[in-house]
Amino acid sequence: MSKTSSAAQNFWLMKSEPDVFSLHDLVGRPGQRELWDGVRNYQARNFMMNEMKVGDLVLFYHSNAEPSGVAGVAEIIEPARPDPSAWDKKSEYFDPKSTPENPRWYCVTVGKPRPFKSFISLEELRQHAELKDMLVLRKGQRLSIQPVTPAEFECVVSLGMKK
DNA sequence: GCCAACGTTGGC
DNA sequence: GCCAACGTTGGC
Repeated sequence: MSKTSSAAQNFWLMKSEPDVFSLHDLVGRPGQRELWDGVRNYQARNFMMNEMKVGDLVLFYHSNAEPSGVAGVAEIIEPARPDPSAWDKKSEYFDPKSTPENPRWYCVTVGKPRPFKSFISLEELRQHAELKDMLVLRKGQRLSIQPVTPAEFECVVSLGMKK
């Protein structure tokens, strides 16, 4: 398959608690890559399974943080595969309803971390009219993987690349 | 630590 | 298939 046959690139926002796994942690991982395991929400899983493609770009969002906000960009470097943590009894993500024969949960691999020059806090995101429809700014929006429009993505990246 | 908003579970 | 109870998320 040639690359040009694939559908257009998509843009995403993925949440992580920096106390658990930060963008800086991704920078420090061997190969600067990590399996995005532990997602236990069907909507987020479906985005990974059905819509994420290798080469899609991600706003790496720090949630439950001081402050919360976008730390930088990363990239989907491997497509979704069954989440092995679901059948690991020692994992906090263990789910007895998921088995290797019949996996319930999937995870992509994220890599190529590119931290912003300046961290873009939630408060700053709210100050830009072009970003007012971003799901992450919506009250009660808890989805850990969210689609982002190309315009929103570009806007946040240009903010982050400024000093 | 509080708590509003949301997703999931399970009894019926 | 409804919906109350429960657990979780995540900003504050």
